[in-house]
Amino acid sequence: MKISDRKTEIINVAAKLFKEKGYSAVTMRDIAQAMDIKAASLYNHIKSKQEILVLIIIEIAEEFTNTMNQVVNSSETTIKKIEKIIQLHIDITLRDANALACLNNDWMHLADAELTYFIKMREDYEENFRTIIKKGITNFEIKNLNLEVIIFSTLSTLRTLYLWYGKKKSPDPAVLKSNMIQVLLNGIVMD
Amino acid sequence: MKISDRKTEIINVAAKLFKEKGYSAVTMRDIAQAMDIKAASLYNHIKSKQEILVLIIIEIAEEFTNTMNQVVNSSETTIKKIEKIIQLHIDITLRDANALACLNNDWMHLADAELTYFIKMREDYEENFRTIIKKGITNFEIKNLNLEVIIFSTLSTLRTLYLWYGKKKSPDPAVLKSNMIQVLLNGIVMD
DNA sequence: ATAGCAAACTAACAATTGTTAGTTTTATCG
DNA sequence: CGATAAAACTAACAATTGTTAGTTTGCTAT
Repeated sequence: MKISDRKTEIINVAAKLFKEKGYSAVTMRDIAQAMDIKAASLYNHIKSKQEILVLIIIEIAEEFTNTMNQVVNSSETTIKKIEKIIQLHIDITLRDANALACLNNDWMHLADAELTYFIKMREDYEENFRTIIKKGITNFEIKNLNLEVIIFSTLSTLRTLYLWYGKKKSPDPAVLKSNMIQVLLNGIVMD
Repeated sequence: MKISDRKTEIINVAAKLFKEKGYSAVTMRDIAQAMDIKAASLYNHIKSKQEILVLIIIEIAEEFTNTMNQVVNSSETTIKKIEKIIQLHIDITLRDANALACLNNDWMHLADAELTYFIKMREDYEENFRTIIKKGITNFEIKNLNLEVIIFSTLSTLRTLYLWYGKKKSPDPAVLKSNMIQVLLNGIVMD
């Protein structure tokens, strides 16, 4: 079941291009050119353009799903759970920003079973997050604000980290983490 | 210089489709079909597919730019300025979520002068926001955290409002506004 | 009624798309 | 060396793309 080096290379090159222009705007010839080969040669390694998309997105989606399941079933405080989730998003962003961009922007170009599977994972992820926050509100750990606003304000920030992190002025990962936690949990206004 | 009703209709239909699948994945035949006409008929009203994209994006981008310029040059407190910016994003999201989605996801498919123009507006927007926050930190209105983390955490949330607002569980606009302000400014953790 | 015009239509184009078939090159290993 | 397999190539395909040309329809005002 091991994926060959060349196949991995295709996936990485494709993810980079997909990040820049989106799945639909990138042609097989674009991917091939970026690897200095011809488009037809790609098919020695992959089954279809669609397969590339699946391989980029599904693995990462499963990683999010698995870690979230761990977190939601752990016995830590709500705050610690949220910190774990922040850590998760930062880790994946640092490791593979391109794939993450692809997951965020191109998931709707998945087809059939994989599309259904992805949507299910995403819904479960959000529902798990909702459960964590709800519990936190009951516990008086989290303010009793509108649940959806809390969920999506936080998730939006985490999900789009890839859009800006890595630019010149970005802090190093440790600073990023502690600052993200402070901003998302305690806000930006001086007490 | 008035835009005909039919042209406006094309722009709105196109924006909706672009939101769902992205600019590149939507064909002129898709847009035409959604209007119950043939693709060639679209060209009685618009010059090209590219023109549709420009008309969707640039107007809104200019609105963001103009309002931000007003805010940054006003003499209000930093907190009030941020509240104005939150209001701006909510207003535009409520009025035209489809166009906003398009601006966020498809701006890179603009070409030539419009692409340059858009990027300039976006950079200026972020720089203005940076100025506001910097001043707030100097004033001790805003915590002295990493500037980029503050800027992009806040902007990410505001920019992707369109992704979730409008679903079943969404609060009404007034609740949305006050909750967004609380979450973004003061965080979610109980004091 | 009819002239004028906006807006729809049909038909077609040249370019580009993902993909396949068949062939040649390159590398590996006995 | 010679055999085998991996991975590149050339050439082509059928479908789809944005767009144009030329024509017909349907409304409005004289």
